[in-house]
Amino acid sequence: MSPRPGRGRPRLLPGKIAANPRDQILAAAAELFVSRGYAGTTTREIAEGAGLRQASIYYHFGSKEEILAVLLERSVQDRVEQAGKVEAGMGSVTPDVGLYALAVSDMSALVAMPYNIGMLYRLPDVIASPVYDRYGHLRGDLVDRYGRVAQRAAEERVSASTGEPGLGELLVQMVESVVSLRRDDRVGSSTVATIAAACLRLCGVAEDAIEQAREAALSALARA
Amino acid sequence: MSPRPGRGRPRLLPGKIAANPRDQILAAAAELFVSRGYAGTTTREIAEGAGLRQASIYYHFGSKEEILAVLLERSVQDRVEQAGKVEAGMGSVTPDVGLYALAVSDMSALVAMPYNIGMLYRLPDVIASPVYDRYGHLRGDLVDRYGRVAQRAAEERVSASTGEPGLGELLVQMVESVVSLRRDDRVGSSTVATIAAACLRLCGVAEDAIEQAREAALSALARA
DNA sequence: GTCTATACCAAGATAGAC
DNA sequence: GTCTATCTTGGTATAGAC
Repeated sequence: MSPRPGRGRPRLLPGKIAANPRDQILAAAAELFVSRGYAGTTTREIAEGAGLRQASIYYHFGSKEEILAVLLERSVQDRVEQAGKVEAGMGSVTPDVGLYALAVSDMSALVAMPYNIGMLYRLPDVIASPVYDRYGHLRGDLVDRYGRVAQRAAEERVSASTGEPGLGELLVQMVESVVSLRRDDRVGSSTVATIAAACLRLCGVAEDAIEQAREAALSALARA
Repeated sequence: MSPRPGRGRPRLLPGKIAANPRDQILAAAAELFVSRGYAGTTTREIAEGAGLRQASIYYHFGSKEEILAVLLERSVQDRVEQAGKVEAGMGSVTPDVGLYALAVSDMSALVAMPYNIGMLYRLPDVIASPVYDRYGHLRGDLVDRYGRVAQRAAEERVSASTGEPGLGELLVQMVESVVSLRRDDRVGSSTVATIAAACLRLCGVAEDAIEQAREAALSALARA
């Protein structure tokens, strides 16, 4: 684990020695897990994607599960961090604007992740995996955060008529749908805007207010 | 394939000889595919769930993939059929009511499916499988149908500001989120109502109109 | 640090007895 | 119709050379 130049037997295919091999493995694994599932992906395929041999993976990771654990951890942390920053930078702002900003920044995090690994949270074999236990509660925190912001933004009649699942769940589902949509074509800022607006509509926010929230949130995010 | 009573060697575990073995296998497979993924499920586990031996599965199905194909086909067809019935029975009804009814009946189909197999459409290893090709377009038809109904129900400003993904995609995502929520706790009629109302809100329908659509749709569905 | 070679095991599927 | 037994393949992971 001491990557000094010139060390070790040369790779068979010296194609992509650019980035460090650990990240190459993670990137290849992410792409494959998302497109074929965790159990459906073999370490040989990961190795091929990373440009080295199957056994060489085990110099960088102890097991296939460990690769998954690192990917999971990275992706939740990105989202939680983003959400924290937004909440901190939105102290004096209306709830509408706060929710819009939260949704946009969360989706940005999701969309910015290489190979759509936000999708990992929808894979049953990932969720069933013991490594998921260590990171699943972080997603729960995110749901709570959405719930709190939405509670303040929502029209009274909406929050009254929304039982279980709570608004938080519903909104996270809505936001996470970007990962499914990303399958088809690239997700642009207009898609993000559409979904963010949909989040406010879910809370019963009026069209005019949505438009205002959009403007305010985007400029606030630009400053942050 | 000629199931006559008294034929064949007796099972080791005569626990569940009630239903026919083919359905037992399908049920066990559905449960496992959904909870552990397709690739993550072994034929031995399916056999155990169905109360027979691994090799015996191959008397009823040609391969593991064939089991998946049957499950996929069943689940889409259920949804499409339901949607067709609703559209037929809603000729003289407002778009709001039509959309509410479509969402409710579609979710009912999803929720009624044993072991939540509507979830299969979210599994990457299923989507990547060659058998998916034969049934994926049916889900596309469903998206189109939602799109058409929503177009008529939606407030003008909403349809104008909704680009890609279209309203159809968005609504199907919303509706299909019941399968994810079903993981946590049981999905009751109030959950379905909450999500159906959310669909109308997504289209910019006002609260009063949503309430009216709910009443009208439920009584119309009760008649059908 | 990456390779080749291989141990070891579990998977899907088949053959033939009962 | 279901069983036991087994074939074949392909998986993860390790050992040791380079």
